[in-house]
Amino acid sequence: MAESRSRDLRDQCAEVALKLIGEVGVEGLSIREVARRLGVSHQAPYKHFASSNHLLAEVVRRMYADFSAYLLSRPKGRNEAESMENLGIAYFEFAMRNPLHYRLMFGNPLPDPDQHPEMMSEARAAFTILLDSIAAARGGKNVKLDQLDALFVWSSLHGLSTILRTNALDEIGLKQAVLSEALPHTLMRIGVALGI
Amino acid sequence: MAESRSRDLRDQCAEVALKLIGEVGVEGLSIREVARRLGVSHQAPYKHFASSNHLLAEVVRRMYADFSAYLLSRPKGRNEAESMENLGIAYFEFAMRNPLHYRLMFGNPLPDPDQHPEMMSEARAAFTILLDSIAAARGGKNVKLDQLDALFVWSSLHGLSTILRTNALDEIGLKQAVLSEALPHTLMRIGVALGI
DNA sequence: TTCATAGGTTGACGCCGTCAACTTAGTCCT
DNA sequence: AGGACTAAGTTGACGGCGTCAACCTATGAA
Repeated sequence: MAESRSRDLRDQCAEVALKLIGEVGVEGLSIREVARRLGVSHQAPYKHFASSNHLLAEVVRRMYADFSAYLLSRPKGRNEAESMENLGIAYFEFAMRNPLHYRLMFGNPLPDPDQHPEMMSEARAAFTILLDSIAAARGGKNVKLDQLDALFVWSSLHGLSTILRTNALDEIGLKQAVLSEALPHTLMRIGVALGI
Repeated sequence: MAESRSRDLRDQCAEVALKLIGEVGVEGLSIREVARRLGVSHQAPYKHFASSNHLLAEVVRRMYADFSAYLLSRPKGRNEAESMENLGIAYFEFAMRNPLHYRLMFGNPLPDPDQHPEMMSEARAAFTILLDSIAAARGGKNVKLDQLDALFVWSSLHGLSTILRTNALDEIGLKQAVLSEALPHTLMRIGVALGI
């Protein structure tokens, strides 16, 4: 009972923290406000998280887990090449549909990775999905080349997602038509580059 | 005299703020600490910056200006293709040599762009350098295609820089050899993709 | 000479994170 | 059954932060 109640509070903290971040941004996350919204004292969350950064790390860890799940749930495709393409689409979709989640994972001021190993192991799992898919598409004969290309693909997708998300490009003067074609164009270029 | 003294304080604030961010991270930036280090009262900076976010925006604006200057100062190359390659190298060099500057520009919790137009206009200038270079490399016949490819190139470079900078990859288990080859490999892939 | 104003000062307010000390309820030996 | 231990939650305090308000002072224009 105590076990379940406490687990409840831990979960609820992470949940409310995410909602709060959505409202006021990462820098507005306040452990006291989380406690307030849950109707508990300002110290209660400290029984479950050593510091406010640990709370943030837990939120981020969950985002990585969601991300991995989304990538894995993509349509399979009839062959490895199609599966790769679907992966690219899924990656981008996730970033566009869940900008907050994506920003939390790859936005910068993350809790120091060294101090939050559980967060990092979830991140590693996400990258592994991408790496495996590339290796599969090419028979996995040249591990190093696969890794380099996985990095290349990830870079391109990540960069595009980040850039489009910021709205910086509206300001820069690119037309909407350009922006909406950016993903298929990038996927096409990646295909050309990798000879798939 | 008053003019020059005040301009001094404004400049000094931005300078000290950058150094402070380097020490304690963006989230540790404190207007009071800046004032303390400059030996002025905690309110003095407010005569030059409306809020601490405005101070941050000024710091970021300067980073964009430095970035543009670095890109423009790259070796010219004997032809447009070489000039493009040098641009890619310069982009990446800047990101690796000045991780703090780079993180400030593209790390997430930036001051709201709408409220800091001077910051954004400096950012626009940096993207224009890249766009112009791509257009030049291809004679500028197809504007939309040039824009799409500029976006593709920028995405790839930006993504790679961001990913490598986080050290996430060490944790993920990639060998050092892979990481050191990542840039040339990515530039090569971009070349293949664009048929340059 | 007057006087508005830019730049700088002190003081106060209400947030925040976090340490410390206390309460309470449940668990586990004996 | 009873007592010790512990996990989970509470209240209270401290110092740091951003920022509003009020005050001071020199300078340059009228």
